[in-house]
Amino acid sequence: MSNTADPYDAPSPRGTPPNRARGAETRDRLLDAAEKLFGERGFEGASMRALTHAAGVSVSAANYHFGSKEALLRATLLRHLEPINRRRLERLDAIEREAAGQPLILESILEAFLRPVFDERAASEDATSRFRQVAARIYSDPPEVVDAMKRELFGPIMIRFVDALSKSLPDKPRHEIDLGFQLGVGVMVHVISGHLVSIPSSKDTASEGEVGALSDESLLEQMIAYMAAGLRSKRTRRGIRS
Amino acid sequence: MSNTADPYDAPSPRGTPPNRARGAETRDRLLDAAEKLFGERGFEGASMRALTHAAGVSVSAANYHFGSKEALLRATLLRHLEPINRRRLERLDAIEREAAGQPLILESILEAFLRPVFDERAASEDATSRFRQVAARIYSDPPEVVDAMKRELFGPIMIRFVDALSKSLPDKPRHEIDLGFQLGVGVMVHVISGHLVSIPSSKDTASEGEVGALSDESLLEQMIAYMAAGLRSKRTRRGIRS
DNA sequence: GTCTATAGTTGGATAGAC
DNA sequence: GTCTATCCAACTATAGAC
Repeated sequence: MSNTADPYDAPSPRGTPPNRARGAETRDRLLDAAEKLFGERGFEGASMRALTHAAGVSVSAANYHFGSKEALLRATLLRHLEPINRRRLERLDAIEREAAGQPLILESILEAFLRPVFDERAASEDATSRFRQVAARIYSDPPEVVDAMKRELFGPIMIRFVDALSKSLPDKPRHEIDLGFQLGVGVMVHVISGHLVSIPSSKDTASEGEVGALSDESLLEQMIAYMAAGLRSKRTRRGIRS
Repeated sequence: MSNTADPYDAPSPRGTPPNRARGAETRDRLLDAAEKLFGERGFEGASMRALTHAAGVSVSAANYHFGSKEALLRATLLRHLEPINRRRLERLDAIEREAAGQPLILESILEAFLRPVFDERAASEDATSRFRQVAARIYSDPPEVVDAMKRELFGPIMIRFVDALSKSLPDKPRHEIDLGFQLGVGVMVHVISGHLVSIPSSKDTASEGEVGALSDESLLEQMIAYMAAGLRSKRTRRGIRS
């Protein structure tokens, strides 16, 4: 009796009366909520109850539309990753066409890889980087759930981009390009996961130009420069040994 | 009735009879199991039941020794991160002492930051990189659990290393060093999380020198070269705009 | 297509015997 | 200090009324 009031933890974002989901809008409301909560707390951390409560939808409705929690995550990830990857390939195709046989500039390949991630905007919400966080979850959510997707979505992309990088840096052995590309993926994942923080200086406390307050465009520029330099680097081979 | 036999999913690693934990060894057995399972499946993904079953210990014993699941994760992370960070600072102190006022070589600062992570070996187990994975979990497990630790453990380290990098690259504005350092952390996290894969080539299928089969030492060398080049890079400021 | 109600597990944590 | 037994809240998923 007196069944629990449900405070879960995602307070329904707008003053949603208990029932509201209308028609096929339910799917989108659920995907929006899933994007937010999966992004913030991961697959296991976000319960169907919290998800559906945040969307103002019943658990059963969710299972009707998606079939399972796993399928919901999959749909959430695909909604963003699929168009991002499509645009990555479009961009790469375009610059290869423009180059007309000339070797590509490293930076423009990297931009083709990165910019679509930063251009992608959530369809509905204002919060800036929800979709980036959930996209990054493919690197921290349970392998059983995301591994197949990772191969399916990133396999072709990786081969395509590593091939392009390889042409751009013909002197570098393939396996070093492989590694360099993947270290760049690490850079990207870290950024879109929201792990950038401001580091206080030990001497001077006027922390102007903080990392936190960095425009997307400026961040993108610096990531590209960083990754390009990393890819071009030759290992020093000495002076490293401790 | 006929209560379920318990197949959880972490089959007890050795032929452990139901009860075996003796004395204070229990703590270590638990920490070893937690290291493995938290590393593989994250905080929410690894249940106390699976954890304790893998350790051949009762759930109550675990709660007696650690008090809660959260405290167990904390202890697991601290066991590795604390000595790693200690050795990072020792190394940095040492090279600063040797340099005696001379500007430090960028690569040696980065090595001081990275090498302790790769040197750290699990106390008991043979599997190579268990402890690295669990250490990386501080970047994917729930913020409520790990955020305080992150600040406590990495705050001082970051300040110390960014200061050193800043001295090594006196022309670079502080906030670019901040960012460059953190992009390097992203590289490191990605590597120790075990996300490196081999990328098949589109043309030539003889995938020799694969990324997967890379010695720690060679990987470390290439990471240092990559991060150093990234830190030294200047943003190109043009030719980037699409 | 959406709801209420509930089935059927599994979760973390504890009480109390030994 | 470690066990058995158990509590109860939370979970995913489904059945069946509307």
